[in-house]
Amino acid sequence: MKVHVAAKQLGVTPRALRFYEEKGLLKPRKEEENGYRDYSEDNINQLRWIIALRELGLPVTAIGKVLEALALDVEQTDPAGSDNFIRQADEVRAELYAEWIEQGRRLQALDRSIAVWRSQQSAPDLEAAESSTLQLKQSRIERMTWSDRWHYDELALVHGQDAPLAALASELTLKQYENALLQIVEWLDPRPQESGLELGAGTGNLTALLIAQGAVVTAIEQSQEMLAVLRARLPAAEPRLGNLLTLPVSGPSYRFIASSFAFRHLEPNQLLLALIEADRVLLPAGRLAIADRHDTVSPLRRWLEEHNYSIVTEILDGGLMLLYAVKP
Amino acid sequence: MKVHVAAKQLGVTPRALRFYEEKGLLKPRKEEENGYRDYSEDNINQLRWIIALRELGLPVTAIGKVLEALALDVEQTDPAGSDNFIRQADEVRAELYAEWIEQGRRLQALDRSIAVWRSQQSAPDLEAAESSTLQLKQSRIERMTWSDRWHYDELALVHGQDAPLAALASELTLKQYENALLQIVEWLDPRPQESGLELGAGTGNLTALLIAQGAVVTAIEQSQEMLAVLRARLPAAEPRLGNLLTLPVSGPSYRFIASSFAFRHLEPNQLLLALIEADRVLLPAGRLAIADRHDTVSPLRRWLEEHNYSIVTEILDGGLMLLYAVKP
DNA sequence: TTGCTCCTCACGTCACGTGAGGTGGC
DNA sequence: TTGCTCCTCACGTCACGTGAGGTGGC
Repeated sequence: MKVHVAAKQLGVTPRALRFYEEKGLLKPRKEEENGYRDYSEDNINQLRWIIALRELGLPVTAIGKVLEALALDVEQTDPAGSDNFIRQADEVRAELYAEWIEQGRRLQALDRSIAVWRSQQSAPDLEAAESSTLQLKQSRIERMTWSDRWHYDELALVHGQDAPLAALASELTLKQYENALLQIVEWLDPRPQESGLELGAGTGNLTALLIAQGAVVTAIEQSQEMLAVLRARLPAAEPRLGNLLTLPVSGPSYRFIASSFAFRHLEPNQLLLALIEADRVLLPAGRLAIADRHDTVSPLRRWLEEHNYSIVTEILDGGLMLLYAVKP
Repeated sequence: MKVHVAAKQLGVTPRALRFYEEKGLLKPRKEEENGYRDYSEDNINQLRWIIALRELGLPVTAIGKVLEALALDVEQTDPAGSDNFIRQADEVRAELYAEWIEQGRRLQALDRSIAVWRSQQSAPDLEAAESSTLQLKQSRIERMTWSDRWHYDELALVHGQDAPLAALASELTLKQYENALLQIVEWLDPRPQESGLELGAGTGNLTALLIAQGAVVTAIEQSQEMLAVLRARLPAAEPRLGNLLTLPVSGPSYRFIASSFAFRHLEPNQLLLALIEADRVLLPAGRLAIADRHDTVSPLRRWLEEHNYSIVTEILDGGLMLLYAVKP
């Protein structure tokens, strides 16, 4: 198929097809005599993928990686079903969400500034803008310093499903760990079909308990390897790669949020940002339950109080605290 | 002040300062002998504005317009307070929100696709992506054809506060019009401090009634001139320029949504998109009240039923219908 | 020869980052 | 002469759109 015909059929311009080729996403045969491109059926299929993924917002380089992964999955025909494609897609999604959330924060800052300017009789105030951008800048810095400092990818590869426990072994007994998870579930008491979010789901130990109650759980986890374990173990969960400071989730959409032993990994400054992120995606009247070290959970109370959450805390065995809060 | 000193103080690079100059946003004095830039205090102030607005996400050309408007406002020292600056800012906000919402829709489509791919044992399905992008494309087209076909800007300039009524005069009596607004307020029964959104607020006739009940109302209106009337008349309202297919609002955040005589301006295809947009920003258990011609309101019922809204309709005088619905 | 399809440069977009190459004053 | 600050090009980024100028087959 010649380039104009192919382009028309695919709903794009010939230039776009040449561009994808230039970027190495496909290599159509060229006629020897005149150098005309001739697109095979495989080429067309590849192009359909490229164009669909572009419309979903993926950058071209990301599309390259995703489609390479797809080719790998197809080749291997691994009976267990290799998940290279899903992993790559998940990774891109996390990045796209991060940008989108950033832009959302900027827009909210703009809203605040405009509200101030409107309420002023005098000439619009420069400081209104500068003070809201200052917050933006501060929190952007905290977010950019996020990294897998805890080597959870390695842990997951070595310990599989028990990785979280392995990481906590020096501090907690199995009994203390399990008790904390059960307490969270008891407090949240999810109803069937209720939509919930888990932050730092790890290999899905808490996720499994929540799903057992009939909840529909989206599980956020920043380690690909941990998430792979969870994905294989709990097909009913919706796993998403992401970190606690930029949740790959749009708008308030969850009735409850659960988290166990994830917040401890955050630095003091990040702790509050993670809480604000959780608040962003929690519906009004939504429930929040966090179990972790006493000294990491405790500082969260103040912000929640200031934002009119109803709060209950419980001291658990092993220096742990359970924080349960309901959004107004 | 020399360029490096200025840049350091402002927290940007010298290149950025030269770039803003190249774009015509400021003209610092240059030393005759060597051409070195010398930034005055006014220049620095201008740059602070530019940089703050950039961090709020405005493109440089938009910043140019906004700051020109600001200069105009300051010069005139109009005792009534000229609102060129606010208008421009509002316009940019509407554009930025439109893009952000678009991107949000793309991300949701990506989420859906990934969910499908994950649930498939076989190789990921191309059609999953293509079907969700198709929806995206369809609705993008409808949204791009939005325009002020109804010349409301002119109407507002001529009729001021009574513009909506003037537009409806051939169809409705004053009594019928007022009755419809009162019915909306009665059904919604907003409580003090409750946050609500009005779609197509016009000059604020309904807005005023809602605010009188103590509600905190964000008023969306696509005509700058109508909005200017509303802004002057109801300082307690939060006016935002925007159209019904891309509401300049982030996430679900309103307890109720009201609209009177705005949906009639939409084409059949757009009607549903506007309803979906309203749904996007309405909180669970939120209330929706729409009064308009029977034949424009009636088709909305089906979608609301499908999405488990509880619905009440009432036939009003003058061929009008009031639709009242509560989100699950 | 004309009209059509294809080809390969190559510039423009957006907001700068990053050199390259050069100048004036200490 | 060296080191410092400033200057003006000019290329690269991202995903193409839009010509410009040229070629092969009917």
